[in-house]
Amino acid sequence: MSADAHDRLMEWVDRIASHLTAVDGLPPITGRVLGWLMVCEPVEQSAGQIAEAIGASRGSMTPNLRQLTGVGFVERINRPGSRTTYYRLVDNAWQAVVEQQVAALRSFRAITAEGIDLLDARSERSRRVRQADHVLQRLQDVLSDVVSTDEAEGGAPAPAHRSTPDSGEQS
Amino acid sequence: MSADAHDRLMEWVDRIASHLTAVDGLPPITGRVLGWLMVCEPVEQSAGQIAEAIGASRGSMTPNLRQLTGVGFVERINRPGSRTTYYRLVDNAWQAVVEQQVAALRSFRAITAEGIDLLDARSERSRRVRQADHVLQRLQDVLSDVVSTDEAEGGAPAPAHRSTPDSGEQS
DNA sequence: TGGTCGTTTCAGTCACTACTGAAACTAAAG
DNA sequence: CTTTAGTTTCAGTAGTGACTGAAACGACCA
Repeated sequence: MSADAHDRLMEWVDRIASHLTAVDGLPPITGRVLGWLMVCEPVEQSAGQIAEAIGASRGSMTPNLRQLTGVGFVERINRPGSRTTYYRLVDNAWQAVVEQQVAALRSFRAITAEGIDLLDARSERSRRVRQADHVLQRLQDVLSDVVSTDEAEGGAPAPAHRSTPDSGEQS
Repeated sequence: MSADAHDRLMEWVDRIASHLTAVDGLPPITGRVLGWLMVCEPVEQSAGQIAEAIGASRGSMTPNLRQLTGVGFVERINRPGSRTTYYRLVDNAWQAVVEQQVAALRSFRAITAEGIDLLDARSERSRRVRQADHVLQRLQDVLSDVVSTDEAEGGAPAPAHRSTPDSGEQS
């Protein structure tokens, strides 16, 4: 790979990390690890390799990789006869995120349900809570649906499918 | 209202705030303001009233209410002939959140699209990025759908609907 | 059983963000 | 024009969380 291509790739990793930091409140390094694991070669990488690739200390790998494996984004691979443990993106990584969203929605709705029970059903403030609960329920339903249909189709998009997001495509 | 009922309500507000803090990374007071505006009586509340209700300083109301109005969750009401400005939950508050999610998804997909262009289409790492893009696209689609169908039906749920989430679960 | 490679733990540092409380500001009312 | 109710600004503070670097640990190899 040319040095130029490598630079562009690392720039991309940084862009993904920035997005995750801004939108999901992920720590910077966690985002970089994630971005790197999406495009690294080979797929399996040791903690040391990752640290060097993204320019972070080795010590910071432990908590970050722990969190990423904790949420089901990354998996550990321990080859017998080797002392290094490798990490790789799990096959349907992003689906795991959706599953977590569904779980969060469920626990949220548990709270709204309590609120509805707490208030007089024909009061106006009950309506406010019900309106929230309604949207949350819709979200829970459609996200559950995304998870199940996605794992039904194996999660793999068409092999040679050209990228065509509905919004304009760029350089 | 009995003091007991009031206590239960404030406890509920705190529970909602805790959830939003834990899951969405919202600051504690922002969550409490939000929870309070969901169940307060009357709907319109001045900054001072809110501060007193949730036990926060008046100074902290400004940044919090500014952010909540910024994301379309809360609206200001300025009655002429009165120096107090009132705040209230907008009518389809939670829908605005979904719209923001859709926007975030769109910008995320812009990045994954760049990544796909950056990599050899038949490489394995390209597949990883495409897999991510695929899930993000699904999410974007279904969430857009939630927004449009919800505003089509006016956003108001059935008036006397009993709360029964599919499973009771909490943190 | 040492030797070495790799990861983990841990204490310290740094930056950042949220919140408070007082003072400044604005606008209605007398 | 002064008074007064209310909000906003601002500086200061406390608390939190992330990252680093060094030391401890554990496991494979000779």
